[in-house]
Amino acid sequence: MVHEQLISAAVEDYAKAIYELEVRDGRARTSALADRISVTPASASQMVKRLAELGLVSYSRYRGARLTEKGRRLALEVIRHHRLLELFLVEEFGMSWDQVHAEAEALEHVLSEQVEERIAARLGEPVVDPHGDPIPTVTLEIEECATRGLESLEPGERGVFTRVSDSEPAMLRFLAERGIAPGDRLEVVDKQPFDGPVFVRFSGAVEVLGGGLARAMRVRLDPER
Amino acid sequence: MVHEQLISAAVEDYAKAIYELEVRDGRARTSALADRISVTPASASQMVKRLAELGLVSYSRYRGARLTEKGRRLALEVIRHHRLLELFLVEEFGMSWDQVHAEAEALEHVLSEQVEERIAARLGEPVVDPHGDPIPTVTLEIEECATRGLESLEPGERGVFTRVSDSEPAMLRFLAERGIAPGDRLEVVDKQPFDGPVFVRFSGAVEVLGGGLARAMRVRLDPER
DNA sequence: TCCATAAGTTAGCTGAAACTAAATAATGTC
DNA sequence: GACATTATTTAGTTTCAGCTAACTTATGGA
Ligand SMILES: [Mn+2]
Ligand SMILES: [Mn+2]
Ligand SMILES: [Mn+2]
Ligand SMILES: [Mn+2]
Repeated sequence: MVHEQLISAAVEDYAKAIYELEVRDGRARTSALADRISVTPASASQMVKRLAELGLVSYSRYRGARLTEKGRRLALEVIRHHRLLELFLVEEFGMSWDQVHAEAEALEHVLSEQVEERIAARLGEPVVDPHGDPIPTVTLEIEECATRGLESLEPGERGVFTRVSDSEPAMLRFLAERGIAPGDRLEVVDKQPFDGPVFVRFSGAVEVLGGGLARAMRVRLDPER
Repeated sequence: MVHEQLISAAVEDYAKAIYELEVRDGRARTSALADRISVTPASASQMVKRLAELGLVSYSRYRGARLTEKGRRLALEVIRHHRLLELFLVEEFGMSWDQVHAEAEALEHVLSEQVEERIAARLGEPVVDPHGDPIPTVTLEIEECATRGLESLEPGERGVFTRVSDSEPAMLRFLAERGIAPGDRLEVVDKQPFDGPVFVRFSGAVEVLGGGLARAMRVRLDPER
């Protein structure tokens, strides 16, 4: 009857998802969470209660959850694992950036601190993953720099394509085929209404990007002059 | 209602353990299995029944289990993962041979065929792991060559130290400290009764090895002349 | 052959984490 | 401010994989 206090893979995935929703929306609401984890809202609701019992989140019924400091540390630990693994698979094994997310999703829960350390050392303590997402440091510092969804830019606005959702292989393949990658400078030249395509210039060539794709791409705007 | 036929990590561990017991004893009896997996005999008994439902073992009550062809393939798949991972961690990350078993025990269930392939390629399709255990090929061939426990050799017998149980870090550290490794030639020079120590010559030096250690070490005997 | 002991099985229970269906709270519109 | 709609929670089940306690079978001496 040892009340094992084991943190399961499921709990880790919830912590990670809550972290990401909190960055985006300031809190994690039940259905957004359910959506992200691919589970019914009922299940997510139950699990949030469990995370609260474990001291990982605070929440009040009907108004979403927020990570505690302990929960935040857990989330960042898992995110560090995930992003290091993605980068490792790309750099060392030459896997493509649309495959590595799924691999990392499973390996992240099973990576020891020992092996994490070796991977980080081998990669030279990297700070961003293949999708442009920042990798938390060993001490779990992270800077989430402010970005805007590409779909929200107006014609004339410029910036750097910084990161892209790692969970849609098809989108990633589409971008790779056109040679578009995080770090690229861009300028929006035109945009059609009703979630229509965006016309974007990347070092010369203008690309037409559909609404869904544009929403998955984050841009760091050039500072106003 | 797709009858998902998901093979869990627990089921994989049972298949692997049954395989190893079958090699040693010809079949896997409930308590040996329970012992190896560190569960109660009641639990092992239940799980053997489940494996049977999954078509992985055949068994008759009270007389142990044997893998079906399907079960054997599953076991060898997991063993391939395990041993490739151990070797990878030793070769690429410089981890010591007493640490890698625990790491591999968890990673083995989560390694995709893709990544398995890359690891095997990187290591040059290796055939033995750091403990001298054979690695099944991609097509799951394995040759389990006949060995004897070092404790069973009589003074005067010679052979090659071939493999050692990977699950006892302390023993592995002990051997490493003395520079004893799989592949070493040896000759038993003396042996004390009652599970007592064995005196073994390795390239010059004679080592005194306790009964427990000797039992964990497997030797391929020189052919009789 | 009988029986004590060891080995194995069954029954019943637990906790995780999912589900469906039903109930309840929050919200936005008129 | 009432109420329809949407979001969230609760209640009740399910499956997996473990446990203990009680029971059953196998086995090896005497
Ligand atoms: Mn995951
Ligand atoms: Mn990523
Ligand atoms: Mn395992
Ligand atoms: Mn091994």
